[in-house]
Amino acid sequence: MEKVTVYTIAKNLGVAPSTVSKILRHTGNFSDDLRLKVLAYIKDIGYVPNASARVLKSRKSWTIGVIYTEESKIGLEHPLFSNILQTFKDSVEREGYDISFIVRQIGDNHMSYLNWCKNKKVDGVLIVVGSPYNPEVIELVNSDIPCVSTDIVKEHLHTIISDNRQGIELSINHALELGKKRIGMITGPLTATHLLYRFNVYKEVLKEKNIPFDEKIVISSKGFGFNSGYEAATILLDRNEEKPDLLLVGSDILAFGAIQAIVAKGLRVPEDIAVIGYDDIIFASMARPSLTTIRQNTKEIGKVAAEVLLDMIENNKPNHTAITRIPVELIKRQTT
Amino acid sequence: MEKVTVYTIAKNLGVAPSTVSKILRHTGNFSDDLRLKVLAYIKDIGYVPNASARVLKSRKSWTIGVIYTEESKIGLEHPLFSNILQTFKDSVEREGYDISFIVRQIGDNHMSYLNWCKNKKVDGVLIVVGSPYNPEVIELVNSDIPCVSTDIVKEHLHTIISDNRQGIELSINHALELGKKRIGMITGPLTATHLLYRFNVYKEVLKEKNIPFDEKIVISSKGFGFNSGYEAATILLDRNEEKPDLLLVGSDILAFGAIQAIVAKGLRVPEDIAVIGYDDIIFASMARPSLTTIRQNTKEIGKVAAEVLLDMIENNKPNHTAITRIPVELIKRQTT
DNA sequence: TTGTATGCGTTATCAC
DNA sequence: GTGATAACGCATACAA
Repeated sequence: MEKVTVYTIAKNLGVAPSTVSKILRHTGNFSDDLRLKVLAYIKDIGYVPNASARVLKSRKSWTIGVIYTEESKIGLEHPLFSNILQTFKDSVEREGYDISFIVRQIGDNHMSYLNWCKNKKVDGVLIVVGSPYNPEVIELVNSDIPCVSTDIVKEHLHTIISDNRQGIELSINHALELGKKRIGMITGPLTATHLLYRFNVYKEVLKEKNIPFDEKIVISSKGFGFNSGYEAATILLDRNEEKPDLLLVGSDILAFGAIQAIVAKGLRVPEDIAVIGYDDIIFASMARPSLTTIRQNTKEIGKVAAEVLLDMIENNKPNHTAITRIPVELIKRQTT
Repeated sequence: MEKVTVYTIAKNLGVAPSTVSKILRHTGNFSDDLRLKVLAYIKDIGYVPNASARVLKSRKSWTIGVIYTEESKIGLEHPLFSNILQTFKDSVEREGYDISFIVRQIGDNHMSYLNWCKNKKVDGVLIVVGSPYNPEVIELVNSDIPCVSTDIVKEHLHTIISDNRQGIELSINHALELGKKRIGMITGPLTATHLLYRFNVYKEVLKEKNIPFDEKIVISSKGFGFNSGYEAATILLDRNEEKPDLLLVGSDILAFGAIQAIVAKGLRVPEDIAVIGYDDIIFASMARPSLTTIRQNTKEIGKVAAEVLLDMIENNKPNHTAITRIPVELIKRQTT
């Protein structure tokens, strides 16, 4: 099987290579005769264009880089992020773009995010999981490569993220409707910007509702896992005579840990302490008691992120500070 | 900022472009003086090589294609597959390879898996989720592009997969130790080769142990989700006077559905019916009752798959029929 | 509407 | 040890 290029085709058909190229790229006008003849021959001979040559010449790679895992290594293992990436991938695919994971190891020497992107000539970048303080992320965002994020909020970055204010408001309103008076909170680590944001909103909404803020029923977990939730809830319960009657928890996973801790103290969910999670991962509906939670619309986040990024790429828009908030939804289940 | 290429470097340093290239690729011998001088200058001027040009010339892309989602669209959303991919990615990264999702849409026209791979000149392919009957998968596996799979078993394909015989044996032995006599099974859809395999092993092991096979306590679920498990268990329970006292279930997710169905019938888990799942997804330990299950070693699967594929790539080994089985582990929890 | 010439940035090959 | 040169496959400006 000979390697077949535009040249082969051109020669065998008695036309010029450029003609073949133009027909393939739908650029320029050609007689239907010629076009069909070339297309038919290409299919017949099994010609496949060479992406490298094309990228080299045209400076466009039709590839989007994805930052998906940092030091934390949660990346692919967190269902929330996987879901967002899946929708994003489907959306950009439809426009002809591929997805490639950004890596900082080429052979045995380290390569920065930005250099990797330059090396691969990616057209844009999606930051699904990243640290806003990582110098390499900063460098990338400040470059002229279009970036969007579905995670971190930063200067010069367009972020597509859940409407976390709405999430907290929905939670607190639901709690009040249930007649709950002592609404506590277990946040995740406050180093995560969106968790800090939610905590601040929590305090603001309490103030608006004239509910006193009591720091004794608020705690920040050490990590993001089940055990962190268990641990945080245990500490919180131990230090309170007058326990909270409802807990807002930073994620569903943490919430499951907290529920176990509550049960371990001999208290009932939701009778003694109700629990509202965040995310609506698939297990929220499967667990018993099933978890009342704030559903993040991962499909919409992925889809909008794709739209924003492709718009930047195709219309040459530079990186800019922006936040697009995607509405969330309160899903009432058995824990409230 | 001028674009800087090997040519620029060569000119400014008074050497030949080929020399620069060779120093960068650690190929050929050079005086330490020259090498250090070139390396220093490259760092100084901020040179980033162009991957396309390199691929074009050298015919090696340092990229591995991943088939991760087919019609089913489960792909990224299934934690088992995500975990395998994560480890695989980490392993190949360390050797300098990137991961790129294989896509069949380039611009507005469809492209087969094989053509995509040729187009991108990928060095190898990992099939994380695929159908063994898909003509495009078959075409790819029969090509000279190295492939491994962590999912499907096929001619001409090296598959790295859990030791499912061991998994079934461990489950049944555990059941017998618990004094269970009527061991039923809820398999997933038997169109999945590994699920069919497990079902066959189940029958074999029963025979070895002289336990009669009763098709009334065996059922195949319609799908892979929680509801499929619920539905299958309900049907199974409804049609039996003498109910099973233990159920082997094809996956943890299905098992959770089955447990709900059992409870809905007013039966207790594990007292009336014990349940053993498969996979050990993270929720297995979080649920109440926590799920006894067969843990698949996703890290090992991903790691071995990387080793096998890189060996094929780097030593020019063609596709071949093979199965590497990774040991599983019985995790005893509250459902038994 | 079609063809010609050139270059994208790198590396393989051969020569010195 | 180091350099000159061609070629990888395609797309573009320009010419016809």
